Amino acid sequence: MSGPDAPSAREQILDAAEALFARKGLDATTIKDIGAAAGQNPALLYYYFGSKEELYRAVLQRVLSDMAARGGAAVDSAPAPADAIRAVVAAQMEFVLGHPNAPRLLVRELIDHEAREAEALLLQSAATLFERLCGVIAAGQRDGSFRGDLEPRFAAISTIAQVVYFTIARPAIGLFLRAGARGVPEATAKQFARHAGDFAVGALSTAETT
Amino acid sequence: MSGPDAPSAREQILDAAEALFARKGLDATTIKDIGAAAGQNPALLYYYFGSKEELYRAVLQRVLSDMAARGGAAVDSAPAPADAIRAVVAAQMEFVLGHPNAPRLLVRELIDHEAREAEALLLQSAATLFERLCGVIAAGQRDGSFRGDLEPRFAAISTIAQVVYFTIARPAIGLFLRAGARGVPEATAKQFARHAGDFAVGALSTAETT
DNA sequence: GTCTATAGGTGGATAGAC
DNA sequence: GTCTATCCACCTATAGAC
Repeated sequence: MSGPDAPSAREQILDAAEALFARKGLDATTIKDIGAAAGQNPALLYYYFGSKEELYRAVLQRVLSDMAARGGAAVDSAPAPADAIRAVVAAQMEFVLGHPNAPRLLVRELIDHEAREAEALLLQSAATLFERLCGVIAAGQRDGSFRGDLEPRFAAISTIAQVVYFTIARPAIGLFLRAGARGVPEATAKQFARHAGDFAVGALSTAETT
Repeated sequence: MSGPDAPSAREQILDAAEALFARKGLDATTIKDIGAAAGQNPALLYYYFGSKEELYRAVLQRVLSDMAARGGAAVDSAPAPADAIRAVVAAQMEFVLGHPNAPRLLVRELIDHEAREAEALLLQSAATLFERLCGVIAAGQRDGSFRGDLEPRFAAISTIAQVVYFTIARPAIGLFLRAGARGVPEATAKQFARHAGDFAVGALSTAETT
Protein backbone atom coordinates (compact mmCIF):
# COMPACT_ATOMS: atom_id res chain seq x y z
CA MET A 1 0.00 0.00 0.00
CA SER A 2 2.24 2.88 1.16
CA GLY A 3 5.47 2.24 -0.76
CA PRO A 4 8.69 1.49 1.08
CA ASP A 5 10.24 4.59 -0.52
CA ALA A 6 8.06 7.11 1.28
CA PRO A 7 9.49 7.14 4.81
CA SER A 8 6.83 6.10 7.28
CA ALA A 9 6.20 7.99 10.48
CA ARG A 10 7.89 5.14 12.29
CA GLU A 11 11.07 5.51 10.25
CA GLN A 12 11.10 9.27 10.56
CA ILE A 13 10.91 8.90 14.33
CA LEU A 14 13.71 6.35 14.24
CA ASP A 15 15.94 8.61 12.15
CA ALA A 16 15.29 11.67 14.27
CA ALA A 17 15.87 9.72 17.47
CA GLU A 18 19.16 8.35 16.18
CA ALA A 19 20.47 11.83 15.42
CA LEU A 20 19.32 13.27 18.73
CA PHE A 21 20.48 10.38 20.91
CA ALA A 22 23.88 10.62 19.22
CA ARG A 23 24.16 14.36 19.65
CA LYS A 24 22.63 14.91 23.08
CA GLY A 25 22.36 11.50 24.69
CA LEU A 26 19.39 9.45 25.83
CA ASP A 27 18.65 11.48 28.91
CA ALA A 28 18.96 14.94 27.44
CA THR A 29 16.79 14.10 24.46
CA THR A 30 13.10 14.64 25.13
CA ILE A 31 10.11 13.05 23.51
CA LYS A 32 9.11 16.45 22.21
CA ASP A 33 12.55 16.99 20.66
CA ILE A 34 12.17 13.76 18.76
CA GLY A 35 8.65 14.54 17.63
CA ALA A 36 9.66 17.98 16.41
CA ALA A 37 12.75 16.72 14.58
CA ALA A 38 10.74 13.91 12.99
CA GLY A 39 7.90 16.22 12.02
CA GLN A 40 5.56 13.89 13.85
CA ASN A 41 3.40 13.99 16.91
CA PRO A 42 5.38 13.08 20.03
CA ALA A 43 2.63 10.77 21.20
CA LEU A 44 3.22 8.58 18.14
CA LEU A 45 6.45 7.46 19.72
CA TYR A 46 4.45 5.55 22.30
CA TYR A 47 2.20 4.08 19.67
CA TYR A 48 5.14 2.66 17.70
CA PHE A 49 7.76 1.96 20.32
CA GLY A 50 6.05 1.79 23.69
CA SER A 51 8.60 3.92 25.51
CA LYS A 52 11.63 6.11 25.05
CA GLU A 53 13.91 3.27 26.15
CA GLU A 54 12.50 0.82 23.64
CA LEU A 55 12.98 3.41 20.94
CA TYR A 56 16.58 3.75 22.11
CA ARG A 57 17.15 0.02 21.81
CA ALA A 58 15.65 0.02 18.32
CA VAL A 59 18.08 2.77 17.31
CA LEU A 60 21.06 0.87 18.73
CA GLN A 61 20.05 -2.33 17.00
CA ARG A 62 19.85 -0.65 13.61
CA VAL A 63 23.25 1.00 13.96
CA LEU A 64 25.02 -2.11 15.22
CA SER A 65 23.70 -4.43 12.53
CA ASP A 66 24.64 -1.85 9.90
CA MET A 67 28.16 -1.67 11.28
CA ALA A 68 28.56 -5.41 11.41
CA ALA A 69 27.40 -5.80 7.82
CA ARG A 70 29.94 -3.32 6.49
CA GLY A 71 32.77 -4.58 8.65
CA GLY A 72 32.30 -8.18 7.56
CA ALA A 73 32.92 -7.32 3.92
CA ALA A 74 36.19 -5.55 4.70
CA VAL A 75 37.74 -8.52 6.50
CA ASP A 76 37.20 -10.75 3.47
CA SER A 77 38.26 -8.17 0.91
CA ALA A 78 41.95 -9.09 0.76
CA PRO A 79 43.83 -12.40 0.88
CA ALA A 80 47.10 -11.12 2.39
CA PRO A 81 46.84 -10.33 6.13
CA ALA A 82 48.55 -6.95 5.78
CA ASP A 83 46.11 -5.87 3.09
CA ALA A 84 43.16 -7.11 5.12
CA ILE A 85 44.32 -4.99 8.07
CA ARG A 86 44.51 -1.92 5.87
CA ALA A 87 41.09 -2.70 4.42
CA VAL A 88 39.52 -3.00 7.86
CA VAL A 89 40.92 0.34 9.00
CA ALA A 90 39.84 2.02 5.75
CA ALA A 91 36.35 0.55 6.08
CA GLN A 92 36.15 1.77 9.66
CA MET A 93 36.82 5.35 8.61
CA GLU A 94 34.47 5.12 5.64
CA PHE A 95 31.72 3.81 7.87
CA VAL A 96 32.29 6.47 10.48
CA LEU A 97 32.35 9.30 7.95
CA GLY A 98 29.13 8.00 6.40
CA HIS A 99 27.46 7.44 9.77
CA PRO A 100 28.65 10.19 12.09
CA ASN A 101 26.00 9.13 14.58
CA ALA A 102 27.33 5.62 15.01
CA PRO A 103 30.48 6.19 17.08
CA ARG A 104 28.82 8.74 19.34
CA LEU A 105 25.89 6.44 19.93
CA LEU A 106 28.05 3.44 20.74
CA VAL A 107 30.48 5.30 22.97
CA ARG A 108 27.58 6.80 24.88
CA GLU A 109 26.13 3.37 25.35
CA LEU A 110 29.47 2.09 26.65
CA ILE A 111 29.84 4.92 29.14
CA ASP A 112 26.23 5.48 30.14
CA HIS A 113 25.13 1.88 30.49
CA GLU A 114 28.37 -0.06 30.30
CA ALA A 115 26.94 -1.72 27.20
CA ARG A 116 24.07 -3.26 29.15
CA GLU A 117 21.47 -2.37 26.53
CA ALA A 118 23.77 -3.40 23.68
CA GLU A 119 25.29 -6.51 25.22
CA ALA A 120 23.25 -9.03 23.25
CA LEU A 121 23.63 -7.01 20.06
CA LEU A 122 27.39 -6.69 20.52
CA LEU A 123 27.80 -10.40 21.02
CA GLN A 124 25.95 -11.29 17.84
CA SER A 125 27.61 -8.67 15.61
CA ALA A 126 30.72 -6.87 16.78
CA ALA A 127 32.16 -9.84 18.66
CA THR A 128 32.27 -12.10 15.60
CA LEU A 129 33.82 -9.24 13.62
CA PHE A 130 36.45 -8.91 16.32
CA GLU A 131 37.15 -12.63 16.23
CA ARG A 132 37.64 -12.54 12.50
CA LEU A 133 40.11 -9.66 12.80
CA CYS A 134 42.00 -11.69 15.38
CA GLY A 135 41.98 -14.60 12.90
CA VAL A 136 43.57 -12.44 10.22
CA ILE A 137 46.34 -11.41 12.61
CA ALA A 138 46.95 -14.98 13.72
CA ALA A 139 47.12 -16.08 10.07
CA GLY A 140 49.77 -13.42 9.41
CA GLN A 141 51.75 -14.71 12.35
CA ARG A 142 51.57 -18.28 11.02
CA ASP A 143 52.69 -17.34 7.50
CA GLY A 144 55.62 -15.34 8.92
CA SER A 145 54.59 -11.90 7.69
CA PHE A 146 53.62 -10.74 11.20
CA ARG A 147 55.64 -10.78 14.42
CA GLY A 148 54.79 -13.71 16.64
CA ASP A 149 55.30 -11.95 19.97
CA LEU A 150 52.12 -9.88 19.93
CA GLU A 151 48.89 -11.16 21.42
CA PRO A 152 46.42 -11.16 18.47
CA ARG A 153 43.49 -9.93 20.56
CA PHE A 154 45.49 -7.01 21.94
CA ALA A 155 46.80 -6.21 18.46
CA ALA A 156 43.24 -6.17 17.14
CA ILE A 157 42.25 -3.71 19.86
CA SER A 158 45.21 -1.44 19.08
CA THR A 159 44.32 -1.54 15.40
CA ILE A 160 40.70 -0.54 15.72
CA ALA A 161 41.40 1.94 18.52
CA GLN A 162 42.97 4.44 16.15
CA VAL A 163 39.99 5.41 14.02
CA VAL A 164 37.57 5.25 16.94
CA TYR A 165 39.73 7.53 19.06
CA PHE A 166 40.32 9.90 16.16
CA THR A 167 36.58 10.21 15.66
CA ILE A 168 35.59 10.62 19.28
CA ALA A 169 38.39 13.01 20.14
CA ARG A 170 37.90 14.99 16.94
CA PRO A 171 37.13 18.28 18.74
CA ALA A 172 40.28 17.95 20.84
CA ILE A 173 42.35 16.79 17.86
CA GLY A 174 41.16 19.87 16.03
CA LEU A 175 42.73 21.93 18.79
CA PHE A 176 45.90 19.84 18.81
CA LEU A 177 46.36 20.05 15.05
CA ARG A 178 45.49 23.76 15.23
CA ALA A 179 42.93 23.21 12.49
CA GLY A 180 40.78 26.32 12.80
CA ALA A 181 38.01 26.63 15.32
CA ARG A 182 35.62 24.15 13.73
CA GLY A 183 36.93 20.60 13.81
CA VAL A 184 39.07 18.50 11.56
CA PRO A 185 38.32 18.52 7.82
CA GLU A 186 37.26 15.27 6.18
CA ALA A 187 40.39 15.22 4.03
CA THR A 188 42.51 15.07 7.18
CA ALA A 189 40.38 12.21 8.47
CA LYS A 190 41.05 10.25 5.30
CA GLN A 191 44.77 10.96 5.54
CA PHE A 192 44.66 9.71 9.09
CA ALA A 193 42.92 6.51 7.99
CA ARG A 194 45.74 5.75 5.55
CA HIS A 195 48.26 6.49 8.28
CA ALA A 196 46.43 4.22 10.72
CA GLY A 197 46.62 1.32 8.28
CA ASP A 198 50.35 1.87 7.87
CA PHE A 199 50.83 2.23 11.60
CA ALA A 200 49.07 -1.04 12.38
CA VAL A 201 50.81 -2.99 9.62
CA GLY A 202 54.15 -1.53 10.70
CA ALA A 203 53.53 -2.59 14.28
CA LEU A 204 52.54 -6.09 13.22
CA SER A 205 55.14 -6.77 10.52
CA THR A 206 58.43 -8.55 11.07
CA ALA A 207 60.30 -6.31 8.61
CA GLU A 208 59.96 -2.61 8.01
CA THR A 209 57.24 -1.68 5.54
CA THR A 210 57.67 -0.21 2.08
CA MET B 1 41.29 27.27 61.49
CA SER B 2 39.75 24.17 59.99
CA GLY B 3 42.77 22.16 58.90
CA PRO B 4 43.34 21.28 55.24
CA ASP B 5 43.21 17.58 56.15
CA ALA B 6 39.53 17.57 57.11
CA PRO B 7 37.77 17.69 53.74
CA SER B 8 35.67 20.81 53.55
CA ALA B 9 32.07 20.75 52.39
CA ARG B 10 33.27 22.32 49.18
CA GLU B 11 35.71 19.50 48.52
CA GLN B 12 33.19 16.84 49.40
CA ILE B 13 30.80 18.32 46.89
CA LEU B 14 33.55 18.44 44.28
CA ASP B 15 34.48 14.80 44.86
CA ALA B 16 30.90 13.58 44.79
CA ALA B 17 30.15 15.59 41.67
CA GLU B 18 33.19 14.19 39.88
CA ALA B 19 32.12 10.63 40.54
CA LEU B 20 28.52 11.24 39.54
CA PHE B 21 29.29 13.30 36.42
CA ALA B 22 31.66 10.54 35.31
CA ARG B 23 29.19 7.74 35.96
CA LYS B 24 25.92 9.31 34.84
CA GLY B 25 26.82 12.45 32.95
CA LEU B 26 26.07 16.09 33.61
CA ASP B 27 22.43 15.97 32.63
CA ALA B 28 21.43 12.80 34.43
CA THR B 29 23.09 13.87 37.66
CA THR B 30 20.80 15.94 39.85
CA ILE B 31 21.67 18.52 42.46
CA LYS B 32 20.01 16.32 45.01
CA ASP B 33 22.12 13.31 43.94
CA ILE B 34 25.27 15.32 44.50
CA GLY B 35 24.15 16.58 47.88
CA ALA B 36 23.27 13.07 49.03
CA ALA B 37 26.54 11.55 47.79
CA ALA B 38 28.55 14.35 49.38
CA GLY B 39 26.67 14.12 52.67
CA GLN B 40 25.90 17.81 52.34
CA ASN B 41 22.89 19.98 51.79
CA PRO B 42 22.12 20.37 48.08
CA ALA B 43 21.64 24.11 48.47
CA LEU B 44 25.31 24.42 49.48
CA LEU B 45 26.22 23.71 45.90
CA TYR B 46 24.87 27.11 44.92
CA TYR B 47 26.65 28.82 47.76
CA TYR B 48 30.03 27.45 46.65
CA PHE B 49 29.71 27.11 42.90
CA GLY B 50 26.82 29.26 41.79
CA SER B 51 25.31 26.69 39.47
CA LYS B 52 25.53 23.09 38.37
CA GLU B 53 27.43 24.09 35.24
CA GLU B 54 30.07 26.01 37.16
CA LEU B 55 30.51 23.02 39.42
CA TYR B 56 30.95 20.91 36.29
CA ARG B 57 33.67 23.20 35.00
CA ALA B 58 35.44 23.09 38.35
CA VAL B 59 35.43 19.28 38.20
CA LEU B 60 36.82 19.28 34.65
CA GLN B 61 39.54 21.73 35.56
CA ARG B 62 40.75 19.61 38.45
CA VAL B 63 40.87 16.42 36.37
CA LEU B 64 42.64 18.01 33.41
CA SER B 65 45.34 19.71 35.43
CA ASP B 66 45.94 16.46 37.29
CA MET B 67 46.31 14.59 34.01
CA ALA B 68 48.65 17.16 32.54
CA ALA B 69 50.88 17.06 35.61
CA ARG B 70 51.30 13.29 35.49
CA GLY B 71 51.74 13.16 31.73
CA GLY B 72 54.45 15.77 31.73
CA ALA B 73 56.69 13.69 33.98
CA ALA B 74 56.39 10.63 31.72
CA VAL B 75 57.59 12.42 28.59
CA ASP B 76 60.79 13.51 30.32
CA SER B 77 61.42 10.21 32.07
CA ALA B 78 63.55 8.57 29.35
CA PRO B 79 66.23 9.94 27.00
CA ALA B 80 65.75 7.46 24.13
CA PRO B 81 62.60 8.14 22.08
CA ALA B 82 61.47 4.50 22.13
CA ASP B 83 61.69 4.39 25.92
CA ALA B 84 59.85 7.68 26.21
CA ILE B 85 57.02 6.31 24.08
CA ARG B 86 56.74 3.28 26.33
CA ALA B 87 56.83 5.49 29.41
CA VAL B 88 54.02 7.68 28.10
CA VAL B 89 51.78 4.70 27.38
CA ALA B 90 52.54 3.16 30.77
CA ALA B 91 51.81 6.46 32.51
CA GLN B 92 48.53 6.73 30.64
CA MET B 93 47.36 3.39 31.92
CA GLU B 94 48.56 4.11 35.45
CA PHE B 95 46.73 7.41 35.47
CA VAL B 96 43.56 5.87 34.12
CA LEU B 97 43.61 3.00 36.61
CA GLY B 98 44.16 5.45 39.46
CA HIS B 99 41.49 7.88 38.21
CA PRO B 100 38.72 5.81 36.67
CA ASN B 101 36.59 8.95 36.52
CA ALA B 102 38.98 10.85 34.28
CA PRO B 103 38.49 9.13 30.92
CA ARG B 104 34.73 8.93 31.30
CA LEU B 105 34.55 12.60 32.21
CA LEU B 106 36.69 13.71 29.30
CA VAL B 107 35.01 11.53 26.71
CA ARG B 108 31.62 12.74 27.86
CA GLU B 109 32.80 16.29 27.53
CA LEU B 110 34.03 15.60 24.00
CA ILE B 111 30.76 14.03 22.92
CA ASP B 112 28.28 16.11 24.90
CA HIS B 113 29.79 19.54 24.34
CA GLU B 114 32.40 18.94 21.66
CA ALA B 115 34.96 20.11 24.21
CA ARG B 116 33.42 23.58 24.42
CA GLU B 117 33.61 23.72 28.21
CA ALA B 118 37.09 22.23 28.24
CA GLU B 119 38.56 24.06 25.27
CA ALA B 120 40.60 26.57 27.23
CA LEU B 121 41.72 23.89 29.68
CA LEU B 122 42.72 21.50 26.90
CA LEU B 123 44.80 24.15 25.18
CA GLN B 124 46.76 24.99 28.32
CA SER B 125 47.36 21.40 29.44
CA ALA B 126 46.73 18.52 27.04
CA ALA B 127 47.82 20.39 23.93
CA THR B 128 51.32 21.07 25.23
CA LEU B 129 51.57 17.46 26.32
CA PHE B 130 50.57 16.40 22.82
CA GLU B 131 53.18 18.72 21.31
CA ARG B 132 55.88 17.22 23.47
CA LEU B 133 54.92 13.70 22.43
CA CYS B 134 55.14 14.82 18.80
CA GLY B 135 58.58 16.24 19.60
CA VAL B 136 59.76 12.88 20.95
CA ILE B 137 58.62 11.15 17.76
CA ALA B 138 60.28 13.75 15.54
CA ALA B 139 63.49 13.37 17.53
CA GLY B 140 63.41 9.62 16.96
CA GLN B 141 62.99 10.24 13.26
CA ARG B 142 65.98 12.59 13.22
CA ASP B 143 68.27 10.19 15.06
CA GLY B 144 67.26 7.36 12.70
CA SER B 145 65.62 5.07 15.24
CA PHE B 146 62.11 5.83 13.91
CA ARG B 147 60.76 5.60 10.37
CA GLY B 148 60.66 8.92 8.62
CA ASP B 149 57.53 8.30 6.58
CA LEU B 150 55.00 8.70 9.39
CA GLU B 151 53.47 12.04 10.24
CA PRO B 152 54.49 12.66 13.88
CA ARG B 153 51.13 14.14 14.88
CA PHE B 154 49.23 11.19 13.45
CA ALA B 155 51.64 8.78 15.10
CA ALA B 156 51.09 10.51 18.42
CA ILE B 157 47.33 10.11 18.03
CA SER B 158 47.68 6.41 17.20
CA THR B 159 49.91 5.92 20.23
CA ILE B 160 47.63 7.49 22.79
CA ALA B 161 44.48 6.06 21.20
CA GLN B 162 45.22 2.56 22.42
CA VAL B 163 44.89 3.01 26.17
CA VAL B 164 42.01 5.47 25.85
CA TYR B 165 40.05 3.10 23.63
CA PHE B 166 40.82 0.13 25.86
CA THR B 167 39.48 2.04 28.84
CA ILE B 168 36.35 3.41 27.23
CA ALA B 169 35.44 0.20 25.44
CA ARG B 170 36.22 -1.90 28.51
CA PRO B 171 32.70 -3.33 28.81
CA ALA B 172 32.72 -4.40 25.16
CA ILE B 173 36.29 -5.68 25.38
CA GLY B 174 35.22 -7.78 28.33
CA LEU B 175 32.70 -9.42 26.05
CA PHE B 176 35.23 -9.82 23.22
CA LEU B 177 37.87 -11.36 25.47
CA ARG B 178 35.17 -13.50 27.05
CA ALA B 179 36.36 -12.34 30.46
CA GLY B 180 33.41 -13.22 32.67
CA ALA B 181 30.34 -11.05 32.92
CA ARG B 182 31.94 -8.23 34.90
CA GLY B 183 34.58 -6.40 32.93
CA VAL B 184 38.26 -6.81 32.33
CA PRO B 185 40.52 -7.48 35.34
CA GLU B 186 43.18 -4.91 36.19
CA ALA B 187 45.94 -7.41 35.46
CA THR B 188 44.73 -7.65 31.86
CA ALA B 189 44.70 -3.87 31.62
CA LYS B 190 48.34 -3.76 32.68
CA GLN B 191 49.26 -6.47 30.18
CA PHE B 192 47.54 -4.44 27.52
CA ALA B 193 49.53 -1.35 28.49
CA ARG B 194 52.79 -3.24 27.96
CA HIS B 195 51.50 -4.50 24.64
CA ALA B 196 50.47 -1.00 23.60
CA GLY B 197 53.97 0.32 24.25
CA ASP B 198 55.43 -2.49 22.11
CA PHE B 199 52.85 -1.93 19.40
CA ALA B 200 53.59 1.78 19.12
CA VAL B 201 57.35 1.34 19.20
CA GLY B 202 57.06 -1.44 16.62
CA ALA B 203 55.03 0.78 14.35
CA LEU B 204 57.48 3.65 14.69
CA SER B 205 60.78 1.78 14.51
CA THR B 206 62.83 1.26 11.36
CA ALA B 207 63.90 -2.24 12.41
CA GLU B 208 61.87 -4.95 14.05
CA THR B 209 61.79 -4.84 17.82
CA THR B 210 62.87 -7.65 20.04
C1' DG C 1 -3.08 6.06 12.94
C1' DT C 2 -2.84 10.72 14.49
C1' DC C 3 -3.96 14.40 17.49
C1' DT C 4 -5.02 17.33 22.04
C1' DA C 5 -4.99 17.77 26.69
C1' DT C 6 -3.41 16.76 30.91
C1' DA C 7 -2.09 14.03 34.90
C1' DG C 8 1.70 13.07 37.89
C1' DG C 9 6.29 13.54 38.99
C1' DT C 10 10.97 15.63 39.17
C1' DG C 11 14.53 19.02 38.45
C1' DG C 12 17.18 23.56 38.99
C1' DA C 13 17.28 27.36 41.56
C1' DT C 14 15.99 30.87 45.26
C1' DA C 15 14.26 33.05 49.69
C1' DG C 16 15.01 33.51 54.05
C1' DA C 17 15.50 31.53 58.95
C1' DC C 18 19.21 30.29 61.89
C1' DG D 1 27.99 28.68 56.32
C1' DT D 2 24.16 25.59 56.60
C1' DC D 3 19.35 24.30 56.40
C1' DT D 4 14.08 24.19 55.15
C1' DA D 5 10.62 25.18 52.20
C1' DT D 6 9.05 26.21 47.97
C1' DC D 7 8.37 28.24 43.13
C1' DC D 8 8.19 27.33 38.47
C1' DA D 9 9.42 24.94 34.38
C1' DC D 10 9.61 20.79 32.14
C1' DC D 11 9.37 15.81 31.28
C1' DT D 12 7.26 11.05 30.55
C1' DA D 13 3.35 8.83 29.77
C1' DT D 14 -1.63 8.16 29.23
C1' DA D 15 -6.64 9.05 28.20
C1' DG D 16 -9.54 9.70 24.89
C1' DA D 17 -11.47 12.47 20.73
C1' DC D 18 -11.25 12.10 15.81
